[in-house]
Amino acid sequence: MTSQSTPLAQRLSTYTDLSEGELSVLAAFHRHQRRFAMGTDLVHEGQNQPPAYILSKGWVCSYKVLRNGGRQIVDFQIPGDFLGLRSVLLRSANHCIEAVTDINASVFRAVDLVGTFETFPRLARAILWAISSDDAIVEERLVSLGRRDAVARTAHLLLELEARLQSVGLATKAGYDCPLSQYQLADALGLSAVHMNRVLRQLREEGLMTFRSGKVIFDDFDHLVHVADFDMGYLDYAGTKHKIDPRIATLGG
Amino acid sequence: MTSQSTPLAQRLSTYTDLSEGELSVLAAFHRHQRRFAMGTDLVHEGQNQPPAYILSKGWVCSYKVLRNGGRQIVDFQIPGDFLGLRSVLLRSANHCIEAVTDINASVFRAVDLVGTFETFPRLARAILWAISSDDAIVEERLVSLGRRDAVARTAHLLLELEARLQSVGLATKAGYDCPLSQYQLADALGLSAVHMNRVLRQLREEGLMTFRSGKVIFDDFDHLVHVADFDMGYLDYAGTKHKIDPRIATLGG
DNA sequence: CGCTTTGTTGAACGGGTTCAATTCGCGTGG
DNA sequence: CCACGCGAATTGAACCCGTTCAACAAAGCG
Repeated sequence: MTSQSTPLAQRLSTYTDLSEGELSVLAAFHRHQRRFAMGTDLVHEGQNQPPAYILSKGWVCSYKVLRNGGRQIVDFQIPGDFLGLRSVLLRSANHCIEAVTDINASVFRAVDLVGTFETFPRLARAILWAISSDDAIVEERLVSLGRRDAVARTAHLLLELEARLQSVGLATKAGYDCPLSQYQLADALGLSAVHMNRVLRQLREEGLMTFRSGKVIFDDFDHLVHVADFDMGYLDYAGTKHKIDPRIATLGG
Repeated sequence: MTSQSTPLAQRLSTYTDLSEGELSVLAAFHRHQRRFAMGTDLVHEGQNQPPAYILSKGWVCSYKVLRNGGRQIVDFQIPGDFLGLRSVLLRSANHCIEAVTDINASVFRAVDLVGTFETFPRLARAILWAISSDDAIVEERLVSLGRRDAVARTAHLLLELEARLQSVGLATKAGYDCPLSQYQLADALGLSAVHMNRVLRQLREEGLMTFRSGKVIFDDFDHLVHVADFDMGYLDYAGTKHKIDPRIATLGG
């Protein structure tokens, strides 16, 4: 297993090509692997000084619980995503993080991450880009909840996940494996589970996409993009990479 | 006018006490003041390499426009807030920024900001804290749009603004000056302007709060907090400040 | 196997939208 | 000083998207 193969390295490479040195620094952050079973809470709300992780396998969700009993999933995390990084700067965690599937995650100390920023400024830029991209995702979700109807909202989320998964090699325009239940999807989209079911049925019956038995299949990708009003610009996954230092050789295939 | 008096310095001081040196560094970022008239676009969506600002006077909003014509305001910014900082790391702006009132804002180069981080790690921490806090705000707004009804959502936003304004000396538990129109409020809360009006009337008639002629007045603060399910923990404005030992001052700690 | 979680469907209800009309506030020009 | 114009605020009524309640089927799992 080369350092190139970690999902985080793969994701960052959509932003800029990384050198051998940078890749090995990145690999070093994967030293302390931990496994968590499906349903485990990695971080609970209000927890002090929670640790940060890099997710390398499986899916995770961040959510908040309301007094009235409802819950809102803020975002799903997939391999290559950071977990709980924001909580490091605030004095306590402001949301829960739960494993959606069995997962592998690497604990790391934020101090160490910041420490490498001085020596590896290109890597720093790439990581800050990834973090900014995560923020853009939350922002776009907010737009969905505020101004898109249930069908567009659903299509938008599942298309976004396609783009994100594709950047770590886990999806194609045909579809991807999706471990989410309709309840979790509903909690992310601000819908009731009942209506979630009806929306998914509608998308299926209209020949747009199929969400069933752990798989998302796009039956008419382009039409779905139109229905969702999906413009992946906010993810900043443009084909053109940042060329920063031509002296550094890129890793060949 | 001492450096202490800039809204940003005031805001950061709720996190940690800053030294004279740190305060003057902060003041240096306010050198290039610009004025923008109400309604001006500081940044438009898709703009390349947009500048970053520190808002020192007036209100601003960040929003996205949808294909169907609707718009969603992601957040309002008040004195002491950063504008367009995220867009610096992504390759282009992913939302518009518009002046809600006439404003004063200071342009600065993100490079210079990062440059000071090495020499003033405590200041760096404070600024990263402020940025994280902004993210937490967007996240909590998302929760509102997903799982709170119109009344709670409205109360929650107006209470949040009270807390934020209070940290820069522009509000008390009695109320504050609020230049927002009902249309802008509606666009931030994912509601129609018509319903926004009815919700505000209800809040007024129930003796909870009054939104009228540019002022927000809290008629029953505690009850309103309960109705909104408002817990300001996510803002991390706890009364206790961080005392950071200067000897071990590092970013990640 | 039985039990629990997830998915599915029907019917009634309700919060919020939409359409439409009227009023208010206020700056501007006659 | 008043008339006008225009955006913001306000109110009514009909409609609809999504919720809620309720029941049952299907699928995993010990």
